[in-house]
Amino acid sequence: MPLNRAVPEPTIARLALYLRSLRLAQIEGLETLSSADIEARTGISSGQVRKDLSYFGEFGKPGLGYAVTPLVDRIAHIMRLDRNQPVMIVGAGNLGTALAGYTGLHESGFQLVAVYDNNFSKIGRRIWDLEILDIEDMPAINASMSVEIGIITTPAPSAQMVADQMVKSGVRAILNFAPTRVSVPRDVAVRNVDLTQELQILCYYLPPSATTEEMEA
Amino acid sequence: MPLNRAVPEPTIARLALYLRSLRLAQIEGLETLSSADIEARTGISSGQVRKDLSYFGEFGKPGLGYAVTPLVDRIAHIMRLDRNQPVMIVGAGNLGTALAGYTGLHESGFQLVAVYDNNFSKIGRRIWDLEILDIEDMPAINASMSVEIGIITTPAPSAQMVADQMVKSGVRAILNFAPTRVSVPRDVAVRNVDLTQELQILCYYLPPSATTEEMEA
DNA sequence: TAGATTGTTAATCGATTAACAATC
DNA sequence: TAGATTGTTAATCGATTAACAATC
Repeated sequence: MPLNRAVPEPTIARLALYLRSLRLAQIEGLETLSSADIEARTGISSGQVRKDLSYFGEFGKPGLGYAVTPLVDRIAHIMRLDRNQPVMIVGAGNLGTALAGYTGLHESGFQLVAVYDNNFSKIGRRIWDLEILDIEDMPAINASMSVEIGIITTPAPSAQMVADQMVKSGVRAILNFAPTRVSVPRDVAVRNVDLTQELQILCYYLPPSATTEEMEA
Repeated sequence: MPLNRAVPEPTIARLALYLRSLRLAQIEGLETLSSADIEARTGISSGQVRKDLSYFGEFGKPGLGYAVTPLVDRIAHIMRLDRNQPVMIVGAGNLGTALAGYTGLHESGFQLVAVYDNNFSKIGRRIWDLEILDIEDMPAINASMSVEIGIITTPAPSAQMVADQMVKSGVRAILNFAPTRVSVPRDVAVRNVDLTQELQILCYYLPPSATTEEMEA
């Protein structure tokens, strides 16, 4: 009877890492892995591994470790990755088109089933094998498609409008690539991926150059 | 004499957010903003704003708030965003090509100056206005270019090799889009952006569907 | 059984929040 | 001056790490 309440978010992020790593181990034919083995493969400490897994039950055997295949299945089930998840992309620009063609999506259990845009010169054209749909039609189309995961790849000024349209259409989880925060109801999950923010953070950690030293002096 | 030691990483990430938000305020013609105003614009609490800024000095005036333009300049300087930062992309596939065409890069103070690949059918071709270079030539080419920031947009199996080549060529900060961790010397900064991990995390937070309830029962 | 490794508790660490004296 | 808001200290919160009894 696992008490799912209050699982730390970093634990969920690491669960995804364990899953990827364990699937590689599965391919290598390994049947059992100790938390120390998982540490060696992921860089996450064995104690952390055990703590993370313990939020969801007792999956290991003292003295032996974890049976790989059952553990993969358990994590996949916990994360709802044991079924094919349909996904929509809104914004058929460079990034949206690139993501639509990304094979990793399918390999990770996601299936892109719709691409939307608001630009009439794009609507009706095809991206890979999908027709670009009119964002205005999303509520009607999604009534039958029931896609719950949406990816925003529009410019920042459109992002809020797109998020609103998604929520209206039944989307419950949003991955936002637009460099702006979007407001959604509390029961809709949002994660932001902000490329320029990441680059800016990296800049800060760049070692001081000779030029910089000069400037500070 | 700011004690830069031990500035929390989340503070640096928020600094980038403040910067973006303050620049918008600048465009709106606002001259002064209190930490409460910044909270209203970013969603980050006023106390957190003041604490974050206090790591780097005293920029505000009690009773008044912060003068926008000087604050923008200070944050930009702290984050080394007061100069144009050259960037390289390695991996001229869908994602690399999309990023190369992303106008936000330039708008945020970055300039893409080189694109590398290891595929002979791509090397020599052009992406936007840049010729795709042979990854083998990176150390020689970068000796004169001195690019310190690299973006990896290759498939996972190539990522480590690319990171090694980058380090060898003088890159000091890496943004890794490949779904795998890369090992680099301690003095090289790495940030990972993992699209499928983000989607998987979102899956976990999806509200339980009728179907799921059934399955659990 | 003896050795290995789990699951969990308690200690530590670090970041966020609350609160307020200093001060513009 | 009175009102507003800073910079900072102390309290709180939450996550990670260390350690070990339970157990395969």
